[in-house]
Amino acid sequence: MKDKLLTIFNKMHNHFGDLHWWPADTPFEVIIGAILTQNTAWTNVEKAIANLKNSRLMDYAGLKTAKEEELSPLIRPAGYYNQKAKKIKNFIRFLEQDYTGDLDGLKKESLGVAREKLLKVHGVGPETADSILLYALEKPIFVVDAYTKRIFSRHGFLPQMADYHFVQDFFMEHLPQDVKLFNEYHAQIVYTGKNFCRSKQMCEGCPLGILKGEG
DNA sequence: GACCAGGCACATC
DNA sequence: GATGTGCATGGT
Repeated sequence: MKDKLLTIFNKMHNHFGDLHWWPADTPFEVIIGAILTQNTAWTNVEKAIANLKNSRLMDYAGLKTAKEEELSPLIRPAGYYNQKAKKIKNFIRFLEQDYTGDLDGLKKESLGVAREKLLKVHGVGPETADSILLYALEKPIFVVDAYTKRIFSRHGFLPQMADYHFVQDFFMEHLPQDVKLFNEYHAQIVYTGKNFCRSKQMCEGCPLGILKGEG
């Protein structure tokens, strides 16, 4: 299975090349982006991020000072803006209380401790936590998203209804625990998903081959 | 004008 | 423990 998963990775990688994820200037921006992209198209998130940057709020000090009501209109393009403004402030408060606002403090924790703490933040679930762990804190954990489940269940590697933890274990049991590999693997999955898996008609040209029948 | 997007929390059974 | 629902914008 390890060889199969690496073969699939190589097919995607040969098609898209290195993707240099996560698209952000700083680890802090990765975290804000991870919250903003919850169930939302990245093109909309980009607008929200640009607004935050233009208002000079894309850092700990800025977001600590900003009020929720100030944040909401700025992140409006990313949808769920009231919820996400709360979530961002929740994360900032957590960082303040547990690490005096220093992201390096969180980064120094073990993978297990950091993950537990992130999951306790209201508004941070498994995917957001793991995205932060992998892309902002450089911890070796495999990020599962809707594309991961869709692609690998359609190709027969996973049951269609597999839950988050099951899918994550599947990849982590069969792949070397390597930050760079996990980083690039998830990025390749998202690109493949975006470009070839939005509908069944889009399979044409997919590096993983064309699927027939229901998916 | 539906339908969907790089989820999550909460209510209800 | 499983299933349903609210949150909301912008692109296809």
